[in-house]
Amino acid sequence: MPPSAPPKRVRKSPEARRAEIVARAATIALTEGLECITMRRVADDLAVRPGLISHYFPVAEELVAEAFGTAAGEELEELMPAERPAGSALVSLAGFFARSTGPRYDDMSRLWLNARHLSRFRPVLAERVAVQEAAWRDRLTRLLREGAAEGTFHPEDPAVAAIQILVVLDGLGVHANTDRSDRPPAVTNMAVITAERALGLTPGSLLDLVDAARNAAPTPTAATPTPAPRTPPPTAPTTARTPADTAPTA
Amino acid sequence: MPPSAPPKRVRKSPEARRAEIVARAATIALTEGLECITMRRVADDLAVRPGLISHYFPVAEELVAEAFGTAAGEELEELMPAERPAGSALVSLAGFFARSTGPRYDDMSRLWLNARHLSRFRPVLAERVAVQEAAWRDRLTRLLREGAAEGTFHPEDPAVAAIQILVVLDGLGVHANTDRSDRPPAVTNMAVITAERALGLTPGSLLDLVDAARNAAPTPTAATPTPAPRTPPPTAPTTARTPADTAPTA
DNA sequence: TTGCCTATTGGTCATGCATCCAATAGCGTT
DNA sequence: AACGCTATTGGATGCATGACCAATAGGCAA
Repeated sequence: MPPSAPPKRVRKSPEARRAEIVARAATIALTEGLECITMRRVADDLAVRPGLISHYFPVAEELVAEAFGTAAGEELEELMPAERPAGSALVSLAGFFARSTGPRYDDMSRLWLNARHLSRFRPVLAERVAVQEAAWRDRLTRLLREGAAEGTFHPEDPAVAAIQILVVLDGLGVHANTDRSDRPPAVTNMAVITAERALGLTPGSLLDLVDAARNAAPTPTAATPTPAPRTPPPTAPTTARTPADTAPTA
Repeated sequence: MPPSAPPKRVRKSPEARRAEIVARAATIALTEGLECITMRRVADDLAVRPGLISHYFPVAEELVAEAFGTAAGEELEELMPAERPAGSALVSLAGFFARSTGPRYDDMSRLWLNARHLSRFRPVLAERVAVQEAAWRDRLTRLLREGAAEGTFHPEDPAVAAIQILVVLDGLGVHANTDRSDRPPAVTNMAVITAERALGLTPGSLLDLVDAARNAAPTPTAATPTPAPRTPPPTAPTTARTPADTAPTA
């Protein structure tokens, strides 16, 4: 009997394999951070050799950007579905705020924080971040605009209102890695209150709906049972190496 | 003549050297990012051997935390001086907002973004971030409280108002690494407007003062002439190694 | 069934980093 | 002026990462 079982290789279609890789990377991004997306790490998770990953993503940064885009995109879909019942603007918005709370959303906050910082060093990621930012902004803007058409919202400018709401959400989200237990309600509910003001809703009306939605659905996808801590990484800089400066090779 | 000049060593007092190291690290943190604070990098900048740095900071993470604390502390002092003329609450607040804009403040936003993200992996840094966060919050709270005593501000709760203002500033700050050129005034001035609301000021009054302050002092410490780009670092994770697991050595 | 295309493997290489350590040389003290 | 303390040097180690490549084997097509 051979020392170690002769590793039998599974051969998948490029599309399937690529999708598998991106999906795995997206999960890592969401639960452990973009810095943890490494050729070796993804390969290990998929029980595959590192070389395979770099075969699909010759440049690591590309995979990171792809992972972020996928994760952020899927989260957007879950938080603010593109498809929604007609005349449901108010309820949809309340649902969005309800879902934008709790540990479930913390992962998302952490991811955005992560991506926005890393964008400083990774152009490709920065581009993806810009795209997702626009996507979130546009979808919220659309919701507000449709709500205005329905007669429930009365924003001066839907686009501006959307940005204001997102800015507040971002401001609250930056503390995802910090203690927020002693936050007063006037702070916790800032996003909702901002929305009420920007949309000309009677104070407290939206907040009531949000609270109701929160109690109705304790947590959509079940509370994250502690993602997968694994030993975290400090993150050491690596001057963006181009494939060339690793030695031209003979 | 010897190949390379026999490096003459300068011997400084531990306090002086340590201060020198921290100062340098703080500058790097502010201009290039916390990930760029590396034993080698700091040593190079100070024309000293890496070993010296690790002599003063056996664990790298400690230096990073120290650098952040110093940088953030000094910035706070510049943006919201502890000492200020009596009865100047309104003007002081306006000055704070005026200084909290433009490229000068972008470095600070980037640093906070950086620190908050890195806190996810570095406990020591996280602790420092919490301390600085409290410092900023407390100083702003004090300013608001004193302004209330002076009769110029009318906050329901100074502490809450302070947090709300900071949350908005944070929300605006997360885009420090992104394009913000197409931001409407209603967004750019969100922090000021939030302050006016939270402090019961007549709409636009504070904003006028801020604009005046902006024009008066184009930029405190002169516009940063493009920090020191140096080749940026992607940032590769390193499972936090304890000094022990590097091999006990015989 | 045979054969070819290519997905996948199994390493190699160079680089960057933190940590550790023995030897050296400033500089204040005696 | 000689001494001793310790700040500083000069390497050595070990680890992790991304990039690169020739050889192998999986499975669809002929």
